[in-house]
Amino acid sequence: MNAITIKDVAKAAGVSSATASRVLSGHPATSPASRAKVEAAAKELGFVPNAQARSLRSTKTDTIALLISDVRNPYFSDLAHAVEQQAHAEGIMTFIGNANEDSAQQDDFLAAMLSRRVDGLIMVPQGLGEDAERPSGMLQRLIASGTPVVFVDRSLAGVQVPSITASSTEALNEAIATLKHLGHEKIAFIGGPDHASTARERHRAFDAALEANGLDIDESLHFAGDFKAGSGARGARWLLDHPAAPTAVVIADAPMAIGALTVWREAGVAIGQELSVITFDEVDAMLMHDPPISTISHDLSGMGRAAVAALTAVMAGQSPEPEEFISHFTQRESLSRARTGAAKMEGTPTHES
Amino acid sequence: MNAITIKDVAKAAGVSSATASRVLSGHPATSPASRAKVEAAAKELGFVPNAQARSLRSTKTDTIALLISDVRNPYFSDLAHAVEQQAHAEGIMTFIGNANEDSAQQDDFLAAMLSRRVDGLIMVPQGLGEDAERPSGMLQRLIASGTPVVFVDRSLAGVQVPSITASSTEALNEAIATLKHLGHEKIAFIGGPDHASTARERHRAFDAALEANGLDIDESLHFAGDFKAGSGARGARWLLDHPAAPTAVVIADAPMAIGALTVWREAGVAIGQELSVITFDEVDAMLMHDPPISTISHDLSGMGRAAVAALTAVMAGQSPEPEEFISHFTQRESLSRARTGAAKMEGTPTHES
DNA sequence: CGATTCCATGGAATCGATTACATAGTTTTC
DNA sequence: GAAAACTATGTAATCGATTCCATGGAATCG
Repeated sequence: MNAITIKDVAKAAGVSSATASRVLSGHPATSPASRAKVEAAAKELGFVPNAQARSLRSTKTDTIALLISDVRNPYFSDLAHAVEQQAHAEGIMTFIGNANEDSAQQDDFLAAMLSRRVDGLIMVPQGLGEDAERPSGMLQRLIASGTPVVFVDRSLAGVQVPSITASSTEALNEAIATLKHLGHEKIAFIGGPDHASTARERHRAFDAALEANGLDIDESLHFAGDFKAGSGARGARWLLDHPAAPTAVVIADAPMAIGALTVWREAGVAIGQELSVITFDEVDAMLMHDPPISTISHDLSGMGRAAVAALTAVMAGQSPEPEEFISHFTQRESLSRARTGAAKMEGTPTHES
Repeated sequence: MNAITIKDVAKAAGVSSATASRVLSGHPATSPASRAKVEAAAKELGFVPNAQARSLRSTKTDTIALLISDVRNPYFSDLAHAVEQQAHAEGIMTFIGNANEDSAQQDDFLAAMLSRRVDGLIMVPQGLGEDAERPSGMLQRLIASGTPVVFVDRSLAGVQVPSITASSTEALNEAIATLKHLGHEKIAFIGGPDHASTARERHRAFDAALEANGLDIDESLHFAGDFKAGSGARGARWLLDHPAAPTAVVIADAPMAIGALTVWREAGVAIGQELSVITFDEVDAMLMHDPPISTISHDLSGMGRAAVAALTAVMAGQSPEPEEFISHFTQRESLSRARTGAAKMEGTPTHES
């Protein structure tokens, strides 16, 4: 058992525990002589301060929590990595928690963090089931407790918390313009769950982009997934059976895209020829795919760093402005000219033009 | 500020803080009457116990740490997910740390955990650079401090710590037998970094499988990667330029496979025809690939659960046996009969046969 | 029925650090 | 050269829970 306390160090160095503490925590009022003695003794004994005792008294834990909605989604693990690296560089530990897209688990984690008195929290907020914009009770208590909080990726309209989000409006406009230019008019959308603000934002931006490009908004071309692979697969089947036979599709995240592309491969759909595909999230697998998939990508490292910066600002008593990152569209060979007439076009007249 | 302490609760309930503490931590010696009063008061005031103070006195944190070597590798994020779920089910919080395949970062994390007095640690151990089997100083201190430790996925030969590992011997035997049966004789191996015991185990098992199937072991067909996508891409180019023109390849993890397959797609290599591919780690992207890739998969959920079980056993003072999971080979269309002679065979005489 | 055991409870010590306050010694200032 | 201002240090209080110990009252026992 490592029972070495600061008193042991103080005794070994021949000073009081107060002096030892001052030396070890870098307090200026220490003489070079005692500094040397204490440091030598601490090293000699292999002293490791007890973080509990330290933060009980000082009310600082040098720890922040990061709550994401799915560790296994590469989007979030990239984000987690960026946040963790940046926090690490500032000497802050990161507690990573996983809500599993489930608000009960989110609350468990928040309760644990509140109890551990973390210095701050970065989270991808999850609305409550029916009422997507209402924060959970635990989140309200956490905010009420004065714990600095920053939202990243998603936001909750009713909650006054700085947020770092991504805007896909511009990228989707470009994407839809490109598709239109290639002759696509019936563009399907495989979206995410309504409780995620990201999903709503992408859906909204998709509709806006159609409109901006003079295309009809047709809700029957929208499939509601849940950001996980299984729903992408279901969306892929739904699209194959769709009476309107869309010629292009935009998918709202990478796991769903992987699920969908798997189904289309099995069904023998020629991606890029029969069906043009664009997906959110530029993960490596999209570049591995033959043909490579066009993507709308986010600057996740940037967002992670910005979140940490915003959080440290809040911790310092400031109120940072919300920050919005602009997503980026990259065209790849998964897009091609829409099949004109012929083939799959049965009984669906082109809408006046 | 949430300044509600147990004293406030005690006062509101009209009892002493000792009684309040007993009620709230489920101590048996409490009367129904005071139990009711304290619980009502705690709820009323929204009391959240201070975990620091609690564990300072009780020397329990109900927290374990999980140290993995790369959060962004789906293999490890799956493992993390399994560990976290299992621990959560047992009322234990999990601190997830990321060593980034870097032993300095590993030590930082271990120091932080030692200071926070976590109840236990599950880790994917990282040898020191040159001396792959020697534990870092921090790890030695952590073990010396009496903190229960369990290794998962990898192990360190010199360290007496229960470990949960995966054996790929059987799966590789089956894989190589399958390849041989299809006429492949020159099988390349894109392996991992030597400091990872998993990488060494897979390499060893690969050689053993060649031998068991009567094939020559040719170290010139072994490429040393680092488990990340970039090295897979380099391995892919190395293979294309290889004078022996291997007809099949086994890749030691999924990120390298994705990197490699991307290069081969760009180079127009027909996977499954010109080149048969088997990879470790059954991630979704491998099933999305056309043709789907044959994999050697691990029961990550099982390993995660076993790791938590082993750790709780150690925490309870027992010494659980090391456990080895058997990996599983799944053949898919990425394998086909080796091209006999012809095509790419320029000036590379078949090695005596 | 007196003695013993059991229970619920409160007072106070405790965990291991930090830090307010007091003090003695040293340096600066007018 | 005396007052003022630092400086380095030690003593003791403190953070918020848990837990040891003592106590008074109720239940059990012989």
